[in-house]
Amino acid sequence: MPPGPPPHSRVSRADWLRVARAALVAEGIDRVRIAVLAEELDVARSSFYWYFRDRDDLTAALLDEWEELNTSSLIERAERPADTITGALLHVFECWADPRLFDVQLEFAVRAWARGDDAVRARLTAADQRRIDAFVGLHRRFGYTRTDALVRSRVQYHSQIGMYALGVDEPNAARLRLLPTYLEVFTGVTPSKAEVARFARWVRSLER
Amino acid sequence: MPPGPPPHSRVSRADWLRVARAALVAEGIDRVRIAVLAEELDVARSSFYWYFRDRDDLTAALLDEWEELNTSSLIERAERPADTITGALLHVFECWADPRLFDVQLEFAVRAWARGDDAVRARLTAADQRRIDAFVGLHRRFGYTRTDALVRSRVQYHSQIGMYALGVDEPNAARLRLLPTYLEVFTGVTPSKAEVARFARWVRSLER
DNA sequence: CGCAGTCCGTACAGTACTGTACGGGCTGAT
DNA sequence: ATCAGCCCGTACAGTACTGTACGGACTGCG
Repeated sequence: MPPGPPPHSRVSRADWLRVARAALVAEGIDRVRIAVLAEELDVARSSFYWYFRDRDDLTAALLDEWEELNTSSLIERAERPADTITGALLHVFECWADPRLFDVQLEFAVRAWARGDDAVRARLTAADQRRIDAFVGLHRRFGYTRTDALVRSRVQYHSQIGMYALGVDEPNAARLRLLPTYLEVFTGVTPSKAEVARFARWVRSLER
Repeated sequence: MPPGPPPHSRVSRADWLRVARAALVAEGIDRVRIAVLAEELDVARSSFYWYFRDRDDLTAALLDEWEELNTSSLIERAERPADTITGALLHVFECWADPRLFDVQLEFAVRAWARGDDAVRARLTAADQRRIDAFVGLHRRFGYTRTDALVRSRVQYHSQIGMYALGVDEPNAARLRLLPTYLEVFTGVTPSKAEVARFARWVRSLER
C-alpha cells in the first residue's frame, strides 16, 4: 500500500489540489486564491508554501491533471475496433456519458482559463488537434473520404463541445430517445436497433 | 446629428464601455477592473463614478450590450425566406462569417462569465433557447419532422458554438472549400453549386 | 459676468490578496 | 532521549484593488 501522509500532517498536497480544482471548476482560475483555499481547508496559508513553490506552481499542476484525464480516454475510445461506423461512434459516446472518462466541468474551466493565458491556450489547441486526428482516423477506417472524415469529425466533436458550452443537461431518457437521429445525422448511416439498445443498457447501468 | 459630448469631457460613458468590453473579451470579467480601465483611458478613477454607480452597474451594461447585439441578427437570419434548406442555412451562416452580425469574442467572454454568475447564466440559457427555437422553425418550414428538426438544429448550433469554443480559425478559402460538405452533413441535402457560389462571392466581398 | 451643472484630480480608508521570515510542535529513526 | 526534518501558526511588508469625500476647473446659459 502507498505510504499515507504522516498523521501530524493536517492536509496533503492532494487536498490543496482538490479544493483548487473545485474552485477552478466553480468560479474560474482567477478565483483560485491561496487565501480562500486555506480558509476552506481550515489551515494557515503558510502550509500552501510547503507543498507548492507559489501560485503558478499550483496552476501548472491543475493543468497537468486536466491533460492527463480528459484526452487519453477520448483517444482510446476513438481507436477501439467496431463493426459499424455507428458502433464506433457509440464507443466514443461512452466518454460523453461517463464522468469518470471525461470531466466536462474541468474541460470548460480550462477552456475559459485559456482565453486569458497563451500557454494554456497552446496546450488546449494541441489537445484538440490530437482528439480530432483520432476522430478522423476512425472515419477513415470506415471508408469516408478525407474531406468527409474531416468534416464529420469536426461536426461531431464541435457539436459535443458546443453542447457542453451551452450547459445543456437533459435527462438520459430524452437523450437516448434522440440518439438514433444524432447517429444518423453524424454518420449518414442508420444505426441498428441492437447497437443502440446495447448502448442504452450501458448508460442505464451507469445510473446506479 | 447627435449631441456630442461637451468638449471639456475627457472621456464618455461609451469610452468606459469600450475599454471594459475589450478587457472582458481579452481577459474575462474578473479582470475588468476600474483602476486598470482608468489607467488605459488616462483618467482618474473618480471619473468612472460619474458615469456608473459602481462596478456592478458597468457589468450589467456590458451584458445588455451583448444581448442586444448577438441574438437578434441570428434570429432575423434564421427567419429569412429561402427556396431550399441549404439556402436557408446559408442565410444563417452570414452571421458566422460577418463579425458585425455576431461578435464571437464577446459571445465567449459572456459564456465564460456565466460559469461563475447565476444571473448571467440565466440570461444566456434564455438566449440559447430563443436561438434554437428559431433554428427549429427554419427546419420545420422545409418539412423536417419534429425530431429531425430538433436534432439538426442542435447539431448545427452546437457545432458552430463548439468551433468557436475551440478557437478554430481557418482561412476563408479552406472554409469555403469544405462548405458544401458541411451543408450536406447538416441537412442531408446536397447544395446547388449556384447557392454555394453566391455565398462564396458574398464572403469574399466582405474581405475588402 | 456670475451661476448651475458637469466632469475629473487628489486624498483617504478599507478589503483582499501575495510571498517571506521565523519559530515551534510533532514525528519516526537512531 | 534526542534530533533532523516535516508541517503549520503568527507576523510583517507589500500590491492591487474598491468606494467615498471634496474641491476645483471648465462649460453653456441667463
